[in-house]
Amino acid sequence: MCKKAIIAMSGGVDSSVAALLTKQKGYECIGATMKLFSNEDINISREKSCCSLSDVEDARSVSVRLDIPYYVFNFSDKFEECVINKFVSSYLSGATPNPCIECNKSLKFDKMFMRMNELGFDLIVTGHYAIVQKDLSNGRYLLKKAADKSKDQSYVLYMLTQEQLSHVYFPLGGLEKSTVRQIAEENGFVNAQKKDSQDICFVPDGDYASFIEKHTGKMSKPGNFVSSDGHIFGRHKGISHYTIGQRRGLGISYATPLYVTEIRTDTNEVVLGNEQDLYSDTLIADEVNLISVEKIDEPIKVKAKVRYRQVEQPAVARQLADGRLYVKFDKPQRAITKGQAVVLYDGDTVVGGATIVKVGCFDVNCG
RNA sequence: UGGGAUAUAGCCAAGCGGUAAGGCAGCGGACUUUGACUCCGUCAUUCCGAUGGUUCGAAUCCAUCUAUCCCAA
Repeated sequence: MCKKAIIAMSGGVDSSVAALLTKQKGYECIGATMKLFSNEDINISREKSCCSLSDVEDARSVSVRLDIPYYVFNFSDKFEECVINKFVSSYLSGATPNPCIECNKSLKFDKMFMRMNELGFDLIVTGHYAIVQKDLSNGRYLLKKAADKSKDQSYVLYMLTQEQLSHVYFPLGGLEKSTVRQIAEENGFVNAQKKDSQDICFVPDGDYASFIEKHTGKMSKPGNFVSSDGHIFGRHKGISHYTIGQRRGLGISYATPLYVTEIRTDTNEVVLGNEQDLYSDTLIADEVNLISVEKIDEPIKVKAKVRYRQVEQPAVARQLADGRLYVKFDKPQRAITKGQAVVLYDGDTVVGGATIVKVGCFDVNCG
C-alpha cells in the first residue's frame, strides 16, 4: 500500500525538491506550509521570511506543478507560545537561544505530527539535509549526517524522538546542494535560484533586540560593560543585545579586540575580555534527547559541537543522576554559550543533544 | 600665569627631514536555516592643534600663539 506523506514546504528550493522526490517515489503526497506568524504583526516585507505570502505562492506554484494538493496550516498560536516566547525569555535571562531548533521540536516535528495523525498520513517529509536509518542490531532509528557535509543539518534535528524518526523522511540527505538546485532547475521550479534562507525567520531584518523590545513592550535596560576585575569600559545597550564571544557592535575602543565573556543578569553587567578568556572545556546541558542510545550510563568518548557549523570536537560525555548531560572536551572550546545546543556524534551518527545550561572549567564527581 | 610635558582620523597610537604604519570602533560584503566567531574590502585625496619661518622638500627643525595635563605656588 502506498504511503501518504505530508511535505513541509517552506517555499524554498530544498523542500520543493523534497516534494518532487517524494512524489517520484510513488507516495501519495500533499504539500503544506506552516503559517507561523502574521507578517503584518512583525511589520516585515513579504520577501524575506519563511512563511510570507510570496513563500506560500512559491510553495503553491511547485505543488501545482507536481500536481499535489496544497494546504496552509495555521500554527501561529503554537509558534508564538513555543518559539517566540521561549526565544524572548531566553535572551532576557542572559542566554542565547536557537529558535530553529525549538521550531523543529515544537512545530515541524510535533504540531505537524499531530496533524499527520489527524489526517491519517504516515510520514512527514522536509527538505532537511540529514539521513535517518534504522539500526538493525537494536531496532533504534538513527539520525546521521547528510552526504553533503557542508549543508548537513543533523545538528538542528538532535531533538527528534524515536517515534518522530520513525515517521520522517529526508529525501535530500544523500544529495549535494548543487544537485538539488539542478533538479529544481530542470523541473522549472520558480524558486530554483532562490537564495538560501538565513537569519531568524520572524526577525528578517536581523534586529532581534528590537523585536524583543516590541514583543515585551519594554525597552532593554542599559548597564555597564566591565572587565573581570571590575574596570568599567562603558555602557551597553541591554543584556539581550549580546552573546558570548561577540566582538562587533560593542562600540568600545581598546588596544586589542574585546569580546563578551560573561553576561551577568543579576547586576545587568556585560563582562568583556580577551579572546583567550572565552575558552572553557566543560558544560552541563538539560532537556536531553538521546537518539542512538537509550541512555549514557558510563562516560563515552564522542565528538561534540556546541554550535551549528562547528567542526565536532573530541569530548567525553555522560549523564548525571538527574539525567542532565555532562560534557568535557579534550581541549577548551571557544565561547560555549548557554541556551545553545550541544550535539554529540559518533562518526556520522548523532548520539543525542541537549541545551547548554552551565559552562566553565570544572569537574563533576557525582554520577 | 614660575617650571615641565603633550598636541597625528570617533578612540589609542607609530613616525625622529623625503612625501601619513598598525590596533580598536565604524561602514560594506562573503560565509550561515539561531545568536556569534571568522574572512575580505573600506576608513587622514598637499588642513598631522594654529600661524609664521628654515629647507629642493617638514607631521618631523625653529619661533610665536592656543589647548590640555603634571609639578610647584
